[in-house]
Amino acid sequence: MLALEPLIAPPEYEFYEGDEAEEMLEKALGRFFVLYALCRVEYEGRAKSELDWGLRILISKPDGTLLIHERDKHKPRNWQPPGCKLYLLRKGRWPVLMSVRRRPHEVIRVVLEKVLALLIINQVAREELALEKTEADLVSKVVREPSLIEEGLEVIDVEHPTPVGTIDLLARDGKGRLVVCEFKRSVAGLDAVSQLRRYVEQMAEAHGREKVRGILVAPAITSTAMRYLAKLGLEYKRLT
Amino acid sequence: MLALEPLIAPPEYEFYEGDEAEEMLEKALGRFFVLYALCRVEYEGRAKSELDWGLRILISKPDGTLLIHERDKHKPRNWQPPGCKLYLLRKGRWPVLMSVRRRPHEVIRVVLEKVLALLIINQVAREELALEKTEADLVSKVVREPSLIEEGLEVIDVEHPTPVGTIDLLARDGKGRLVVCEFKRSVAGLDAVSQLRRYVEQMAEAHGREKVRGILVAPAITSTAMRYLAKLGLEYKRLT
DNA sequence: CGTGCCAGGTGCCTT
DNA sequence: AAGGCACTTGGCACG
Repeated sequence: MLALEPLIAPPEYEFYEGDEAEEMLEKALGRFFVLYALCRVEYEGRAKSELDWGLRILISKPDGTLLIHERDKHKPRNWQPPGCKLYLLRKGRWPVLMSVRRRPHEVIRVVLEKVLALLIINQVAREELALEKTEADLVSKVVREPSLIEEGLEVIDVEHPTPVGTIDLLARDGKGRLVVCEFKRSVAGLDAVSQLRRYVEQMAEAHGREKVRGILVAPAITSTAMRYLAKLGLEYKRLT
Repeated sequence: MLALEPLIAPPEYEFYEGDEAEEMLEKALGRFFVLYALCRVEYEGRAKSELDWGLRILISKPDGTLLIHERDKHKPRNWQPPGCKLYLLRKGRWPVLMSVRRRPHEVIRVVLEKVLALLIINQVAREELALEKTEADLVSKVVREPSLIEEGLEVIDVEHPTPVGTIDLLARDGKGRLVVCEFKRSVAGLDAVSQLRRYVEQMAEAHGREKVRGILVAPAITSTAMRYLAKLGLEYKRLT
């Protein structure tokens, strides 16, 4: 058997099973590890699924995250979020990795027939990611330069709370009317219009509908959303 | 150097860089592989981010998926969806993995200083996942047994298209009124109420508001959503 | 391909 | 903990 750190992995015609596999996995528990194994997966919680025997990649992080990847796609076929607890147990001659989530109660069981590779990792980066081009970026751009929306606009508040949600940006126009702005960083759809409408009607209750305008600010808008927007007397302002 | 298949991985105090690393990676291109490396990551596309030098886990799938994981969390820190193309190039003495997406145009560059482990995988499962307990399950339950919502209810249509979206289930009640049902598999929030309202008002245009009811069907509802729902004259039916 | 919308969404932040 | 909401949301189905 090869050295345990940082890696345990036999060539492809070799594999570990039963006791030997369990012994390897014991050393991996609580660490960051990548496992390549022939396994069966059962998930039960908010939903429920079952994967038959197959070769899969399993990633376990010390924070409780568990990811089970198959051949295709971005999303893991099954997973468990951070905060879960990982246990190693036995079902007959097979080692079983069981990940448990408390609330909501969810369990994943990975029954391991053959372990083909186990990579135990000692150190992994953890970094703050400063993402650019977000919706918040778009809002602050307008806060600094309200005329991007329209001349004479004056910002009153951002992240303005109401009983039906939070208004991205609240302003007053040249004629003294309240202006509710909802921002989208990408194509705005029906949901965005509905959101804007909720806020506008909320503000209209105190100030009167004629004293409140609603503007959807986005780089683009779907045609159905545009139609719905117009029908509700709301406005669209293109901004990238 | 160890055998290339299915695994290339030095013990932790060993690593590969420059030409040697490039040579290894060349063999991995187009295959399913897991890479543990000291790297820098640049992403630019719909958004933009930059990760400084750090030890990370990188997964590349033959379908073009690229995942870059750090120590914590379920979601990859950076990624590229299926359909992207992966290239291996050189930047000074460093090998660079570049993943390119066409539409929208997005690029990830992974500059590799040290390769600590490379696991090349020959075969991975690909399975149809039949997920249970979905929203569709809830709808078909009601289709089979409409009295779960209310006695005397008659189903007219499911997935009923309108200009403002698709109604989950359309029915008629004992008094001949139209009933628009919007289903949620989990806690219903403000967005769900807005959705239901869109559909109800759409149907009301043809039949008159007094001839149309709207019912939000979900296992639970937030208090703010409940308040908003009541205000709009819509109904809530708890169903698990 | 655009558009709507569900998802075991996840993650972040505020009450 | 509950709730609102953005997200490089991803993924799918349908016009």
